[in-house]
Amino acid sequence: MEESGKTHILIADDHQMVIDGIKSMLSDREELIVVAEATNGQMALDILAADPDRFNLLLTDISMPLLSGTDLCKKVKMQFPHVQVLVLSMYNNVPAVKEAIAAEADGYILKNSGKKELLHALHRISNGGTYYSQDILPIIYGQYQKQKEQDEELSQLSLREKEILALILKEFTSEEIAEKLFISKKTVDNHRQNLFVKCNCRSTVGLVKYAIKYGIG
Amino acid sequence: MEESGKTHILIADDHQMVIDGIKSMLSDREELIVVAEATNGQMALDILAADPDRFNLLLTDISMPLLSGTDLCKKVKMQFPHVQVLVLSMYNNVPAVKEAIAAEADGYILKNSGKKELLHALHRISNGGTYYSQDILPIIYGQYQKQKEQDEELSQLSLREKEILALILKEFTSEEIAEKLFISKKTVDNHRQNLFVKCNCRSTVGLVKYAIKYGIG
DNA sequence: AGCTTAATAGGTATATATACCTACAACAAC
DNA sequence: GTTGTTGTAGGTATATATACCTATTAAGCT
Repeated sequence: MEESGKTHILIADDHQMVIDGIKSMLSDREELIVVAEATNGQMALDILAADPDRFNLLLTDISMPLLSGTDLCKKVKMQFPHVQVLVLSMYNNVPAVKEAIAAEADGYILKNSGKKELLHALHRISNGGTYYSQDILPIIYGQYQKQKEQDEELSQLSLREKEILALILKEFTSEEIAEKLFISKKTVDNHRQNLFVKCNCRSTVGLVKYAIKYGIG
Repeated sequence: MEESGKTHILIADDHQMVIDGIKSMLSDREELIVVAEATNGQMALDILAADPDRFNLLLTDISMPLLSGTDLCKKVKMQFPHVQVLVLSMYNNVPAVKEAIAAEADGYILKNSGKKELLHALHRISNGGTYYSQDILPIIYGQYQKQKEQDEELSQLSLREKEILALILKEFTSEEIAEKLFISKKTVDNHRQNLFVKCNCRSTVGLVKYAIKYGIG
């Protein structure tokens, strides 16, 4: 960054075509220089570690082999805080966006954004700002709700109930579960009964479906 | 196609960035002319239908709103057989590739291919050839095996057994299932017993997990 | 202090599932 | 024609789950 006006970029994306596409798009922008590229997160980190001062912006995909984009982002922000990070994601799901935010990314845009938005994001971020695609906001909300509903569904179960449900899923009988937990079989049966009500079903079959649907097992 | 040597391309991809990237990559190739672009399958079809002779090659993504790439390919091959189709996919799963082949696509490459492979594929296809990315072959095989194993797993069950398993999954008791199928409860119980052996489990819990795992339900 | 919930446990039934057993008719395969 | 599978059905037990009920203890909340 000897020259203040120029942004030196490292691109990380496991799709070579995306890398080539971005390079082509930036080829006519003198202030945006693609210095290096990597096809996985670990490679990007190695390139950065070798000479951190060569870069001041990391443009990274999320889903990459060896080291994900968010994990890469975390490491970069910890080890090389002078490097700004723009996450470029194919997916508009909540966990991804939340993780990116948690990883202190400076921006997040979707791959269905055009060249214009990419340039806009790059300029804003290289000037120390942030840029989060407007597209993801409603999507975040929608997905967030969905995830939240799942969590809420599970959170209505007590710890013990979840524990017992997990053991039911492993094909243990009430008696076996009782032995494992050092409690009475009657207690296990009572928990089963309560689970029926909470899971809105009438037999163990329903419990198993519930457990699988909401991610126990 | 008044000029024999030139390829007139229609790009269809719901990710504007991919479109822009491809256009940039092809911008220095005089023989490869991007005539139009579409961000969904229906739009691509409309553009083609408006003036089919403007194009001789369709470069399309698979997953697109309104009309998928494979469905688009089928329609194009039926209505405008002079248009060659190159499918450009983000995903390397079997169903996608199989569908593309069934849709008579002339080529299939992954987005993690580079500029070089894209140009190679475009040239081969525009000369009347085909191009299937080498990358997908082992992937197809691997996924195909997986799918095959699932099918084989399920095919060990007789029709009646699958039928009963499906009803068990709906939380019906043996008695209720017997009523529905106009058979004896004992018969249903016998089927259950046989299912335990075939599904390698010891209770209905195992049957439910098996059914969900192998796609009944 | 009073209220709620979770977790515990027991009683008493009934319902349902599971484990073996035999048996037979239809059908396909060798 | 014999063999094997599927689908059917019954007998006889036992094991397990399910449906109600009450009740105590500990913990947390207002």
